[in-house]
Amino acid sequence: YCDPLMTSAGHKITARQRWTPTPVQLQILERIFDQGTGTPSKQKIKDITSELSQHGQISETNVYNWFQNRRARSKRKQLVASSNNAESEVETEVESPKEKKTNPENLLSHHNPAPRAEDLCFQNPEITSELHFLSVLSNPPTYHGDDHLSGKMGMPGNYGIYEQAEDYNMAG
Amino acid sequence: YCDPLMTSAGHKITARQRWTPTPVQLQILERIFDQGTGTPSKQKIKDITSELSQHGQISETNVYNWFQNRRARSKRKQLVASSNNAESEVETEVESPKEKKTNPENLLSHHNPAPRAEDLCFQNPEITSELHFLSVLSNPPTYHGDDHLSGKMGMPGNYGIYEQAEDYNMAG
DNA sequence: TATGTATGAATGAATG
DNA sequence: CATTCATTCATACATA
Repeated sequence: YCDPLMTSAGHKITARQRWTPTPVQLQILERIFDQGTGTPSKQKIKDITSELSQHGQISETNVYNWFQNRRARSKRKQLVASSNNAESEVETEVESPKEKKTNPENLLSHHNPAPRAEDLCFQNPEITSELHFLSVLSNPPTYHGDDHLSGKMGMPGNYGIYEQAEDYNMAG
Repeated sequence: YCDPLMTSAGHKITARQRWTPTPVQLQILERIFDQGTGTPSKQKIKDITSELSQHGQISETNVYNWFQNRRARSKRKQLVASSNNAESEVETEVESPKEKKTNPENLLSHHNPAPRAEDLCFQNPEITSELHFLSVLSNPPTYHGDDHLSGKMGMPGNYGIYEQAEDYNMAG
């Protein structure tokens, strides 16, 4: 593919058609998600969007969709290895989880693209500061439900390799 | 930086980066696909996975993804063909568009493929070198607080006014 | 080794 | 909220 930022030599580059969260935004979103508040209220969506806007283009819809998807896909632990290879040749060691986001600069804005995975592994000070505001957003809802769900992803940029696609649950 | 490969074990990185169906598995999958059963039910996925697991390593997720991709790409093929031809093109055999050019030598089941040096080198070094420039953090002055429900994000293409996921009005 | 292509996988958005 | 669609990214493999 071609680097979108690189082509911004002076003409309108073909911006991506869909929002792509920056690593920083992802950090914040994951943090909020991990707080178990489930789908944030509309007011929280606004707050989160406002905060995330400081790290790149984003809309409330993006935030809303993200939480919807995150929740739906966090149940990807239901089924995984129904069948195993008879040959134990391959080491069952954790698959080499290389940085999936090898192209963080694929942002559509001119703002700071993103810290590389290396930086994320060391908790950027910026990110740390962001975590403070999260506390404000995490007001205990009267209803807590069983949204639980802990972030399986852990550190961004360290997505498990063989992440299942969603759980593809179907009524059938 | 936290090298995933090293942290995993330091020497066991033989895991494949992605599933590659064996010719036998492909044959079965295509046969099922040709039956017209769009997205197989969850139970069907399990059944198929069970069957295919006899011909090599595979997971339900692999099967699910395969069908998703198969359908999506089959549809895309139709669109491309139609645009070049006439819109009256219904379909005839778009379900089996191409043939694999796999060598007969590879047709044999490779349940336990020997790890090659090339398999270990998946991270492109040039990408890493490109990441150095994004260390600079610049504050994004462009704030889009009003675009929330509009979800414009400055979309250039004819993506149209993609509507938000419902109104996401929640009793917050 | 470098490039092109096919395709598995990830995910934002849409639909029900 | 459950499921599917569409687009994109990354990689396996073929080719030069």
